[in-house]
Amino acid sequence: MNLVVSHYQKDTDMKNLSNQPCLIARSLALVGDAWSMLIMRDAHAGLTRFDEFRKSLQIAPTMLTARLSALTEDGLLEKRRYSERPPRDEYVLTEAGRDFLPVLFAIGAWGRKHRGGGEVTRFFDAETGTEIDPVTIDRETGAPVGTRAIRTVLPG
Amino acid sequence: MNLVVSHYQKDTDMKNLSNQPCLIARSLALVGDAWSMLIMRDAHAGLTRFDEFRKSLQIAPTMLTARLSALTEDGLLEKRRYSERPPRDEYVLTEAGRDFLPVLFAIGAWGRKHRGGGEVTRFFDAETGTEIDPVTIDRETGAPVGTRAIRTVLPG
DNA sequence: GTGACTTACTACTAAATTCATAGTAACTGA
DNA sequence: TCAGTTACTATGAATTTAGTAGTAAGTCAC
Repeated sequence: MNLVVSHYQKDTDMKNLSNQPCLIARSLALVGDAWSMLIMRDAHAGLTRFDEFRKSLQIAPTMLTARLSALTEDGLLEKRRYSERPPRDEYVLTEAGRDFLPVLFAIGAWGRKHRGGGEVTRFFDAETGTEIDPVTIDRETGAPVGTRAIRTVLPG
Repeated sequence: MNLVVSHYQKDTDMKNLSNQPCLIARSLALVGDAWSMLIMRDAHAGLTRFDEFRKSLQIAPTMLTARLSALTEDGLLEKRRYSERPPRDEYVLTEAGRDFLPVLFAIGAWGRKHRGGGEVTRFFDAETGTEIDPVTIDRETGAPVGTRAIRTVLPG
């Protein structure tokens, strides 16, 4: 499908999702694979270094290099030098990367409902101590997505 | 990564995300690739038939067969016979599949903010006519995800 | 200052997946 | 009977992914 990996390839790929009118497709062009999503998850969990990601995900280093480069290129992560000698870089979330958290929580919420059970990682509000129960609503009406009829308008 | 495609493979894959404590990883085991997500998007848009998906996505039929089977196997779609002769099946969303809509909207919302511009498909509330602006909040506190500190609790 | 260790990779090959095209099965409708 | 429709399967090439090993540029312990 050629969604990720090489920037060069992406720019020249005719079938690229990045130019589609559907914003879901455009987004998936950047993060439409499990590794990228899991890297984003781990980045939100506070991991920043190559080896942290590699150990957490048990991902082949070639894959990790490719994904980190792509996510950096696409503006979800930023490569930052944290040591001049030896030269060492870390990958930190950009604003766009931080804004990705709701997606991860929406996915997690679906998983809790439909793939829950057994031992699961849970998230709590640090202030109130209550478990976080993510719902995606329409800011305007306040209605949870999926509870009301939607009209789709194509461009052009 | 062996996330999808063959059920057999998934069950025997040691590295399978399905058994992880992280619900995000578990979910991604089922829908952690762009094709699956786009099929879900199209299913929500009302597509049900093999050829509708194939034409909409320009996906190779082998891929489509594999993805539809996996999504059906995993309970997001249901295969339903709509004609006895000739034998014809269609794929309709299950409850789990319908519950996936918030994920798609969360992804779309991210895309609108960070990959918007140009001609984009838009969604409106059919009743109020206002454009849908999805926000993922914590049901308990009402706070948008990402605006408050979170405590992660690992199992065990 | 030598040897063990760390970190962030790259090289390389094998395995698996994906893509694209063509073809098939079971019909319908003219 | 013959083109057309729908839902696929077969096949082989191209691409991607995985896994292991190795490298570069240091630090630290003694």
